[in-house]
Amino acid sequence: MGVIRKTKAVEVLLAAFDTKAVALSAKALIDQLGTTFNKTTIYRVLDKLEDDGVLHSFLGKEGLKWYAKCHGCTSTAHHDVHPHFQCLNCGKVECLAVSVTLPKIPNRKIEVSQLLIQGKCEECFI
Amino acid sequence: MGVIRKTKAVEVLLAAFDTKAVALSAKALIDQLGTTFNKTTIYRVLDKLEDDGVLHSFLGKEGLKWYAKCHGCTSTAHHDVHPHFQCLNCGKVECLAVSVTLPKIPNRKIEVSQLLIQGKCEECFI
DNA sequence: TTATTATTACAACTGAGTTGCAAATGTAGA
DNA sequence: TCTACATTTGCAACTCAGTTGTAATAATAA
Repeated sequence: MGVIRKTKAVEVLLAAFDTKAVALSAKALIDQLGTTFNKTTIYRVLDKLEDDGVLHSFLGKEGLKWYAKCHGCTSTAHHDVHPHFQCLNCGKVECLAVSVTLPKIPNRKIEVSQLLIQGKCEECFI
Repeated sequence: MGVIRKTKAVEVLLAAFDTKAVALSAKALIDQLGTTFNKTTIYRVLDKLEDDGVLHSFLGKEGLKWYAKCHGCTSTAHHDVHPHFQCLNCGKVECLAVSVTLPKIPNRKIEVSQLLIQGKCEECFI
């Protein structure tokens, strides 16, 4: 693991999440920054930022991996049932600041859960 | 599209879902039946069965595509908020016969939603 | 049985994500 | 500021689930 270093790649990637303020897919980041940084680097930095609890990840439609800034998650406890909304029209993904009540499931130990809601976002709704 | 034909592949695949009674990943089916049928065939039959509303699909962890028999879904209306449980220990996936109350989201049109719950299943819980 | 149409196998491909390794870079300590 | 060393990066080659084109084969209607 080791300490996280303030490199160009880390800086630029974190900035992307700040300015965009939404979730971003690894692929989108590579499309956008692939000429500046190698795609391997981008994957590895995202991985590390997730390990450190700075970002969290989830799978969007088509199995693409998405990342978003964590708000109130720590690297150890990351059990939040935190829904994501993906627009089927423009593809944008947002984190929803709502909590979800999970169904009761007997005899099973729930560790993580992912709720992905798909539909039309505010802009594409019109 | 056309009518669905009762071929060997369709027969065997449907039988797998009946006997196993759980969700199966495309990959698992190919591992298991790949010597009997070409993987392309398996993907295409699963696709068609989904189109016809016989199976429904969703993404498990690692982005693998899983299929399960539909109960009370039609090919047109497939809007069920139908949670899936995946065991992080043995990898098994089950459909949960529970309904989930979605959070209220203003100004957005919800079309589909997928809730994937991960943890330890009844057998691995012990 | 035949004509028609869907289905299958095969091989080659796609594309997101991974791996190994040598070169480059950041950081702590002198 | 300089040095030593561990971390990070780029590159190229790879993995692997899933897709595509096409010719051959099999299921159905007539």
